[in-house]
Amino acid sequence: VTVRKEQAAQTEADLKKAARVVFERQGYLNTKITDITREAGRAAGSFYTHFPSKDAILEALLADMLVEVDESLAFVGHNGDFNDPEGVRWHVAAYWNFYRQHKPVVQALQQAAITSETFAERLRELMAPDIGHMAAHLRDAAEAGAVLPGDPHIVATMISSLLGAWASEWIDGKRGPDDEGITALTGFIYSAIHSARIGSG
Amino acid sequence: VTVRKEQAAQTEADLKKAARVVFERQGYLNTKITDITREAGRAAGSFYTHFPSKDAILEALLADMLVEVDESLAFVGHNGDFNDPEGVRWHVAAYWNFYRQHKPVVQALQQAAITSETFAERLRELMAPDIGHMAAHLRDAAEAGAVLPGDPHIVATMISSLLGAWASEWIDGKRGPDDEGITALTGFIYSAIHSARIGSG
DNA sequence: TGTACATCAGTGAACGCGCGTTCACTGATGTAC
DNA sequence: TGTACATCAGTGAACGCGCGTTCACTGATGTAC
Repeated sequence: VTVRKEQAAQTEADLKKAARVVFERQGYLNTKITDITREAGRAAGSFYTHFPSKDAILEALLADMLVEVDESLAFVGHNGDFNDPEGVRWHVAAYWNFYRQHKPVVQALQQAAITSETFAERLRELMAPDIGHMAAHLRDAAEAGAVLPGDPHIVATMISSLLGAWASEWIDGKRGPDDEGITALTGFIYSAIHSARIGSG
Repeated sequence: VTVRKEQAAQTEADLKKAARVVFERQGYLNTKITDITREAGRAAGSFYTHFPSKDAILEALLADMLVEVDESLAFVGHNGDFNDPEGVRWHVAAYWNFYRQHKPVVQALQQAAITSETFAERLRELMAPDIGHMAAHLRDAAEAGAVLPGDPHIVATMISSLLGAWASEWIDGKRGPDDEGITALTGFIYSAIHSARIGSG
């Protein structure tokens, strides 16, 4: 009870891999199911043995991504001091690397969110924990003397908006090495959340 | 030589108006040409008397918008001092109001930019002057003593990204009165472009 | 181990839906004399 | 001003393309005995 299932699993993996390639190349909305099967070197009908629709394969890629993220235990023992530029940089870099690593899926999700309320909701769910996480760091920083330009949760939401917009702007616009993009963004954000010098670091 | 042309112009105006309504309600990508004609109370074929395609009507709306913007002479005698929070606020508010006023067209353009490189380019062209404008103010502010977190043009680009992302986040997410959104954003940006106190205003 | 049958992943041509686009037709407006 | 013909915006049914989806078929793998 195994060769057959292994082969099927392989085909499914090939289709997912092809989907990532094609989504990255043409974008999710511009991708036809036959583009995926062609890229995978399979017949069109083969797709439906594994996924009922284009949305479904995106859901599968999303699930894979979330498993990977969980497994990487990304936040273990990180520097959460937002009064330290290094603490800010760590978080910027973490998001940046996440975006780079999962670009086809993240972009596909962003595109799907435009035409589908279901995926819009998924996207919000995906972002919410990170916003909460940063808001907590911001509150800590404020208690340690930083003067925020507004409510921590709102500031965290603005930072999240900026991260998303700027990472895609920099990476897709091929503006230069990641390092520079991260440094620029870190400087901007660190400065933004230190409105006045009272007693930071 | 006139009643006929007047009526045709009226129909064209009705179709444009209907397009704005429908784009706002369903989004550009989810809109069918018959959705526009139905909203305008016209037959499907009527659309093609005035526009060769859905893209063409968006181009027309875009052209109308640019004319309006030019006519409003938006930047006459404005406060361009970015060392003054009021100067920053003026620019944030200007973008915010622009977005509010032209929301259906701006959003349609953003959506069209996803599936069409032509519109992606249009969108960049639309934003470029504002970025240049802000970069100039930033340079002035830096000369007057502000310490920017990076190169003025890059900082201006980040501000532009943030404006776009945050205005749609706030307005579409119905988070509260515009005033609060503008204030939060102004505080964030003002703080971001004043990394250290050396000799500002 | 060998044979006969069952199951199933995969194939790709064919089907059919949705929607953009066309076009013969209408009736009103414009033009010529 | 009146009549006969031309033009044109608008109509909506019909057409046809593109693409998602199905399905009869194949050949390989699995199962029963």
